[in-house]
Amino acid sequence: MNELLEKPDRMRANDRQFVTALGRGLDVLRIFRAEDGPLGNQEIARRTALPKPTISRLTYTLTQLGYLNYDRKLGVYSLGGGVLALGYVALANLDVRRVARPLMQELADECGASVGLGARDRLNMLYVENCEGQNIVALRVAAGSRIPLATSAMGRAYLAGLQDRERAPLIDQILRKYPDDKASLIRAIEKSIRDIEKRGFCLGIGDWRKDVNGAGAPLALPNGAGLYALNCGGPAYLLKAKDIEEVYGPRLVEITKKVVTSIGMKGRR
Amino acid sequence: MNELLEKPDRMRANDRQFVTALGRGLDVLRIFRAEDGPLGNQEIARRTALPKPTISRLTYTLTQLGYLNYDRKLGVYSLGGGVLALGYVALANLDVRRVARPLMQELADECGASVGLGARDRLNMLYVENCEGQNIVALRVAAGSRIPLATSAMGRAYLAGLQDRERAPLIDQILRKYPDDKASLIRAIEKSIRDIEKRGFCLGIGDWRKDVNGAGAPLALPNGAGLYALNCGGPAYLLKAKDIEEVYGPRLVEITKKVVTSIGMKGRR
DNA sequence: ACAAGCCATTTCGCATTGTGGAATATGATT
DNA sequence: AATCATATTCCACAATGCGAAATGGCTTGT
Repeated sequence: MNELLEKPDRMRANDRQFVTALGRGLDVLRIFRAEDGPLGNQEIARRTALPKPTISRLTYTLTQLGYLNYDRKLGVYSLGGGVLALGYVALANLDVRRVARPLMQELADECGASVGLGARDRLNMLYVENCEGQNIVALRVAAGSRIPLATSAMGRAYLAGLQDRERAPLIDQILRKYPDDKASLIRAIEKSIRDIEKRGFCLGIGDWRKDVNGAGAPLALPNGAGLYALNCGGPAYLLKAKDIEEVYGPRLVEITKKVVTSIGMKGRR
Repeated sequence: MNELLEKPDRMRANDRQFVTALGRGLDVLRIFRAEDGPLGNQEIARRTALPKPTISRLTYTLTQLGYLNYDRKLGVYSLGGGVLALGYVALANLDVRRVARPLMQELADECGASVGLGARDRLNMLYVENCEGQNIVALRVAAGSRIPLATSAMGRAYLAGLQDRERAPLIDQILRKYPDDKASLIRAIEKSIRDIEKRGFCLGIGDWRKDVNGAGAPLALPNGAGLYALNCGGPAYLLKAKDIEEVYGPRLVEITKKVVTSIGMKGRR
């Protein structure tokens, strides 16, 4: 339960560029999870592993700015309107969704698979859209849910879509988090990078879960609007590796191309 | 265009409790609007009115933490996965929506009005849910859009739902923002407070827009889960003041009661 | 109702840390 | 290749956030 946040402050000690107070304040917002209700100062201090007075000041600031609601009676905080407002803006900026949605649904219907669009959040991919075909029984992933960056086709496609300079530190973090699987992780990631160079998509055959097969493709939006990734997956008995290589993968790539040109058009003035 | 952020730093100079760096960092996230694409460091500096080196450090920090995406080629930033993740959590915590939705829709259908649920963001009410009846032609407000706190029934209902101690500073801000309408604003707010003490709802007769009538009711969730507000409104020729007082207003109050008990139930362990 | 205990907040000196002007590095454009 | 515009680094400065301990406010138990 006591999930400490991922980066100890001392790792940043020599980074004169990093604004600690900002990072800590955002950590306070992050420790609010979907499943739990309002949190007290104490619980926040415990979860962030920060001293109580520091938490007091951060929660005070966040409350002033409307990112936290404070209930004086109970002494508990909940996420405030400011966070909602930011979230709505972030969603509105996701033009991708509107454009990609119909294409994704089409593929999902045709293949009876599940087609998702994700953005990265730390070492996870965050689903921002998901279309399901008819045949899908298992595999319920709703917008807002997460899958791991390193061991899913979508995540590795995202990694492959990055420039070396952005990818390297992420891989460092991954290896630090899963030191035991170092060799196999590196191998899988490098294979995905090669696959995507060659064919535009990578495979996930039982990587995320043993009984789930899928493909992933990076989706780099024009005009610096960010990097996303598509996936297409389903139960292993429905999606054979061969089908993925010959059908689903290439179809994913087609979708990325259509989306990119479609959004590129709109960017023109 | 050059919309400076609302609180000059010097107003906080004597507030030893306020964490400036955190506030500034969040201001950087806030200046991203739904309509504009990725922004460069320069544009961010201009909009926040902060010196460039400060912006560099803040954007660096936010990028490190995944709240901003950086496109090295174009030198522009866009809101990143971290903001999305926060937004999804904030939305998931909005159990209110799920509970209130059917009740709101029912009222909207019966009355041919528009029934909204909002949370406060600074000096605005932010729609988090909106149900429209059949007859509604005008009045398109989608989730994520805003209406002013001081001059809308929903906003004044929210104000009336606050404790004095939280309300006072908000009213200060409002009056500072609209110094010319000071007297009428105070009068309207005080009337709303009295109305809500007496009947549980307040009126908005052509306040927000001249041709729109409506009612508002505060919705204080149990267990410190925050304060929200409902409204019910429509074109003035459809919703007469008398109907609002006798039908729509009381119906809004019923909804708030049902929602509160329904959520209160679930809170029990 | 009263007292006791428990949290949360505040106080304070200290030193970490963010600040901003000027200079430099970067990189895009002609 | 040179120039321009932009972003980053440098540095001294001091503002400001830090944490141990004390105060204050609140609920809980009798």
